[in-house]
Amino acid sequence: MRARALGADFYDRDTEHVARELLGAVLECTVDGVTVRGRIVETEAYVGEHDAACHASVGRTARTEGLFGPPGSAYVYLIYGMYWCANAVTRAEGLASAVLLRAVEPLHGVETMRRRRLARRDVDLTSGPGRLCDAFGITGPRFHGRSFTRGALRIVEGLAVPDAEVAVTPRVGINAKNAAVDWPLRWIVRDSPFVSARRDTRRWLSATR
DNA sequence: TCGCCGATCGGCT
DNA sequence: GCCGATCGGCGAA
Repeated sequence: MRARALGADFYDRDTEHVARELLGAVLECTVDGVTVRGRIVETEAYVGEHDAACHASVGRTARTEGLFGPPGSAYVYLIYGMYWCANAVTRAEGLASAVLLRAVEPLHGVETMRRRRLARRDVDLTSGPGRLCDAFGITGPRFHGRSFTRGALRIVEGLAVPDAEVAVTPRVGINAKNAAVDWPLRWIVRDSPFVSARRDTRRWLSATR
């Protein structure tokens, strides 16, 4: 039987809470009749137009329109001309905020992920926003603007991750001159080998112990 | 294991 | 024109 997807009310809350509670939930994507699943182990919050790292900080444009959409919808964009990144839109329609899905632990369909990715090691299949979209078959044309609450791209309930296993860090890839560079808006399952940017993460965690 | 660099393109100035 | 919520390959250590 099909597991229950998180509903729109789950996403219609503060973005930080959604990002924290998405850890442990299960991302599920079906393309051409093939379903892959993974446990979410890393997320980042992009908290609105006042957040200089959030695309919506430039205002409401054709590109950022999706960020203003209903809670639970998918904001999928192309980065560096070649990688897709998938976000779950949070808060009420009209408020531009979202959670970037940065890494998952593969649970089902690993063979499919290997075929799509051509990665040497399994830890490189889904440890990064571009990698997980590649492994899951998530692209803008397929999924941008659709909903994570139903259909071929869903996030379903999983086992909650206790606070002791969670760490919070600044977001990855934010330029040093960005005012929001140090905001602690990245949530990770501390000991998961599938978290991205492992080197920088280890450095940051040991420096703040 | 670390650090550097090029790929590639749409959105915005 | 410029640059990015990235990634993989390369050479050096």
